[in-house]
Amino acid sequence: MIDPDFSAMPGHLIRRAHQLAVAQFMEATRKHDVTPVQYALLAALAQSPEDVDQVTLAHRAALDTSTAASTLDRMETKGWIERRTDPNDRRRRVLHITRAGSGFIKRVAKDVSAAQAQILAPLSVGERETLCVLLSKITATG
Amino acid sequence: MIDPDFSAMPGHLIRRAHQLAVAQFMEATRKHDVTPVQYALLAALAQSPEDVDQVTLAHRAALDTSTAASTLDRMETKGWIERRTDPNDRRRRVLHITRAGSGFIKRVAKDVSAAQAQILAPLSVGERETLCVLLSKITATG
DNA sequence: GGATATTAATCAGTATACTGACGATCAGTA
DNA sequence: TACTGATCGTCAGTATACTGATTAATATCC
Repeated sequence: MIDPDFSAMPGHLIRRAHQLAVAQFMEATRKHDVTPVQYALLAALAQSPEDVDQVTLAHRAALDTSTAASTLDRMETKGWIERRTDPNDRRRRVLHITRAGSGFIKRVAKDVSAAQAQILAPLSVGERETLCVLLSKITATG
Repeated sequence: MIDPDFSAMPGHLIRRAHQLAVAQFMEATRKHDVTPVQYALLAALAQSPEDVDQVTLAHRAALDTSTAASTLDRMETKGWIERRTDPNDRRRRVLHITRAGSGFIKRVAKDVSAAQAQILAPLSVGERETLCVLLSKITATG
């Protein structure tokens, strides 16, 4: 096979890594009907002590507000979160995690961890740390 | 900000790296109206000496056939490729790069290279090599 | 040569992921 | 208080990216 030197193109390698990471997440959480982005938003919300609006939560999960809004729609349908208009600022929609959402995140946490470990499985322990450090460096600006 | 330990979740880091890589590609090739996947397919096709069908090309560019088909639709509309039914196997649609497609790929190559370099810009030369090696390792199985 | 299996492509459905435009709301000011 | 600017959310549009079902054509086995 003639390879157009994809191995030297970090953009292509990152895209493939992303595909694989998503596939492994979906496989590990197959019985839970959740996606990586839904989990990221739910985890970010669970860790937010005060009232959070969509813009803030989207930023914490590294998403634009449009994508966050449509994903939060689905999460609201599943009963994991509630959205209430802030009476002090009627532009804001304050997000709350429900009891069902809290229970769900506890149930999937182990499978999510397993998926993360599986992504790094081909690497040595030192390499795993190195990869995370390098990825943190290139994403630090964005 | 309370961070749900995203820094230790390779899946999340990879997703962010992918977002950033796509954004930098789009910025670097802004005047050309092309996406990373379209470029990957066009580059893979340009390097294919013989007749290639969609399944083979999709595999080389690390895509499923559905995604490849819809992307190739757009590329055909732009005049970069042509699709002809293989008379020897009428299931196959043989792909050809057009003169316009060849010219286009020459014009964007420099900007694509610049985008790839920009992704790795925060890293030292050694780290760049290391990152590509580690990403290659974790994507080797998929 | 006929049933079976395989393969190439498409289609429907779902979920990101972005830009740019828009309406509603709020904050600050002249 | 009318004006200005900023902010929150939504919507339309475009482009991945996948699964699973389906159709058409080919290959294989008995």
